[in-house]
Amino acid sequence: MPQITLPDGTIKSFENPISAHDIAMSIGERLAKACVGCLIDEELSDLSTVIEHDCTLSLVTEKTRDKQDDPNALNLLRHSTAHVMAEAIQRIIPGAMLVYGPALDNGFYYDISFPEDRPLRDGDFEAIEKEMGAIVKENRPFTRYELEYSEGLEKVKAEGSKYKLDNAHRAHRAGSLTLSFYATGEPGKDWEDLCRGPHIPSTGRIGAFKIMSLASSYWHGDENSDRLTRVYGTSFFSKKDLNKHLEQLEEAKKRDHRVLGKKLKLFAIDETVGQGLILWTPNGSVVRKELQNFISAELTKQGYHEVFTPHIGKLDLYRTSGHFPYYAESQFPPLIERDHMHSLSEEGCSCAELSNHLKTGEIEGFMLKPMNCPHHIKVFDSQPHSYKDLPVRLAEFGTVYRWEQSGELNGMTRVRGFTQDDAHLFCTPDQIGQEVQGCLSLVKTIFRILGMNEYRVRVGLRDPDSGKYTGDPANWDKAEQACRDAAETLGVPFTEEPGEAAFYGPKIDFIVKDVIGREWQLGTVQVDYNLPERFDLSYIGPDNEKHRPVMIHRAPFGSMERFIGVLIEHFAGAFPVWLAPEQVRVLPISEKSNDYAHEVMSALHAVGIRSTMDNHDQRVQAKIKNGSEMKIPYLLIVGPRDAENRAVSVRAFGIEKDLGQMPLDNFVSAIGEEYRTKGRSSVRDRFATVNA
RNA sequence: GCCACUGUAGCUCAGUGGUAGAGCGCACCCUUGGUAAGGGUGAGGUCGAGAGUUCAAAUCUCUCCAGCGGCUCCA
Repeated sequence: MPQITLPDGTIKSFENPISAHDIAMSIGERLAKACVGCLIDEELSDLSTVIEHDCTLSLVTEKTRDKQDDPNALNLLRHSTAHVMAEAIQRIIPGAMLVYGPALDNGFYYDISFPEDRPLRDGDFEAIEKEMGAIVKENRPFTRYELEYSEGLEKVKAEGSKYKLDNAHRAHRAGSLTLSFYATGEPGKDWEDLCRGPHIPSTGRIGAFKIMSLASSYWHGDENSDRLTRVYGTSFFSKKDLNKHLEQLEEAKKRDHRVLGKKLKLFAIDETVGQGLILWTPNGSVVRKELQNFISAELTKQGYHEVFTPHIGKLDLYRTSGHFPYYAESQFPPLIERDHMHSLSEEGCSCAELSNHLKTGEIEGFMLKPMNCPHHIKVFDSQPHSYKDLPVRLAEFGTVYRWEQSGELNGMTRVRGFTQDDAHLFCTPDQIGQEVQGCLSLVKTIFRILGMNEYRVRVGLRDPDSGKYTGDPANWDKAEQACRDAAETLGVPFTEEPGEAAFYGPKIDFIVKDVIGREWQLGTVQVDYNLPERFDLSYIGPDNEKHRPVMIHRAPFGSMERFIGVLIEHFAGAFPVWLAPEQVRVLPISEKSNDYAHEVMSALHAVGIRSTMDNHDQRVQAKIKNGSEMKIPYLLIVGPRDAENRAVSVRAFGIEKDLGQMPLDNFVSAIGEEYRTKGRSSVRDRFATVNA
C-alpha cells in the first residue's frame, strides 16, 4: 500500500502498486497528458514506472508552472530523440553499431561506429531526419523491460555489438543485477536498445528536432581506442522552441571573437606566418596596450618590478627546470647551433640520434621559451638577496611558444604563441598566504573594472595516488591550504579538484565561458616549491644562513590573446571608451561642415582621444549606420547648426536616439573624464546632469 | 594528431564539366544632406596549393595547406 508524497506536501495512499501515470490521472487528466516523466525520490524515471513503495513523487511536465523549460523534461526528450535518431540511422546504414547516446545541456549526441565502407556524411542528415519524422509520426511508446543479467547478456551478445556488450558489463560491475532495454514500440517487434533510461512516454512527444553536426570521438575517450562518429542533434517540445534555439546560436555567432575580430579589424591570422600565431592589427593593439598599461599600473601599486627577458633560452636551462625533454612534445623543436648542424649532417646523423644527443646534452641548442619562469629565476638569482628584500616580485608581459596540436587551435583562445601577463614572486614560506591573497585581489580588481563577474575558480590539488609530483608532501599540504584559504575570500563559486595541480605545486585557476558555452582557463596562481630547489635558489635569513625561497607563478589574465578573445565576446565588440580602438567618430553632415569637423577632431586629439572623421560622400544616416556597426562609443554629428554654437550632436553606442547637443568643450572634457576614470564618470552622466 | 565539413573579389556568399557572378567595401561622378543604407559609373579574381582524369575542370579524383565543429591534449 504505497503512500505517495507530492511536492506540495499532500500524501496520497493507494491500495496496490500504481504507475506514476495513473497517479497523475488521479489528479487530473490534463496533467497526465502534459507529463513526460517523473521524479521518484528525486530520481528521474519513466512515467510508466510502477510504484510499489512509499516515496516522494514529482511529475515532470514539458514546461514548469512559470512556463519555463524544465531541464528534466528536456533531458528525457533529448535522450529519447537520440534513440529515434539511432533507429533512423540504423535503418539507413544497417551496419552501424551504437555505443552511447546521452542528453546534453542543449541537445544530445550518439556515438556510433560505422562500417568502414559506409561512413556517415552530413549529406545523410536529410534522409535521417526524414526517417526520424516518420518514427515521431508513428507515435510509438517507449517500452521498458528488464532481463536478468545473464539472460540480458545473452541477448546483447546475440546482437553482436562489442560496444553494447561493454556497456552491459559496465552496468553489471556498477552493481546492476538486471539489464534494461527500451523498445521504441513493442518489445521483440520494434527497434530496441540496451539502455538505462528513462524516456518520454512516446515518440509523438518530440515536437521538433534537428541533426546538428558530426564529430569524431574515441571509445571511452581513449585516443588509442576505437574511433567513433559522434552525431550531434537537438530537440524541443515545439518547433517554436527549436527555432528560438537556432536563432540564439546565430546571435552567439555574431559575438564570436573570430567574427568580430575580422569585422572590427582587431587581429589577423595568416597561414603563411603560421597557424595559431596572432597578428595584432592596429585596432587590437590599442585594446591590448590599454589593458597592459592598466595592469602595469596596478602591479606598480602592488610593489612589482617589470623586467624584460629574451624569447629563447638554452636547452640546459630547461633541463634544469625539468621541462626538457619531459615536455618536448608540446614545444617547438629546438634550435641547433650551425656548427653542430654541419657536422651532424656530414656524419649522416638520424633524427632519433639527434633527439638523443639533445636529451643527453651532448649537443646544445636553444629553445623558444615555453614559459617565462626560468628566465625570471635567473633574474632573481643574478644577485644575492637578504630576507629583508623578500618578497621579490618580477613581472613581464612575456611571450611564450607552445606546440599545440593543430586541431586544437582556435582563434585567439588557443594559439601557439602568446603573451602572458606573467609574474613570479619569490618569498619566504611564511609569506605565501599573503602573497597568494595579493594576487587574487588584483584579479578581483581587474575583473570588476571590466564587469566580468561570470567566472569560476578551480583549486587544483595533487592526486594523492599519483607519484608524478615533486617536492615534500608537508610543503604541499601547506601550499594547498594557502590556495584554499585565498580562494574562499573571492566570493565566487570555487571547486577543489584533486589531480589538477601542476607537477610542481598546487594552483588556483580562473575559468570563464565563451559565447558558445566552451570554458576557457584564463588566469592562474601557482605555488611552487620545486623550481627554487632545482635552481638552488636562496636568500640570506636573519640567522645569516642560506634559506630556500618559495616561488609563486601568477598570470591573472592568462594570456593577452585568450583574454582579449574572451573580452571581445564579453563586450560583443562594443568596448568601453577606455578600451575602444576608435573612441569617437566625427560625422560631418556635408562637405560644407568638413572644416568644423576637423576642428572637433583636433580638439579631441589634443586631449588624447582616439577619433576619426567620416568624410565619405554619404548621407548622415549611412554614416551613423557604419559607425554603429563598428561599435564606436560616440558618434558626433556636426553640421552648420553645431558649428554656429561650437557644439556637437552626440550619439552614444547602443542608444536608439541621439543624446542631443553639447558644447564642444564640455564634450571634450566629459569624454576625457570617461577615458581616465574607465567609465566611472561618462558623457552620458554629463547629459543626465544637464537635463536634470 | 584523429573524424566530418568548408576554402571563389578586401568582406559575406551564389555558381556541380563548356567565356568567373551578386551584395557590401573601394575609386570616380552626380547629389550638399540633420540621426541606422541617396543614385550612377568603374576597378578588383592563377576559384587555397600541387598533381591527375577530360577535347574542356572553380566544378570530378588524389596529395598537401588552412579554417570550422567535435574528440584527445593543454607545464
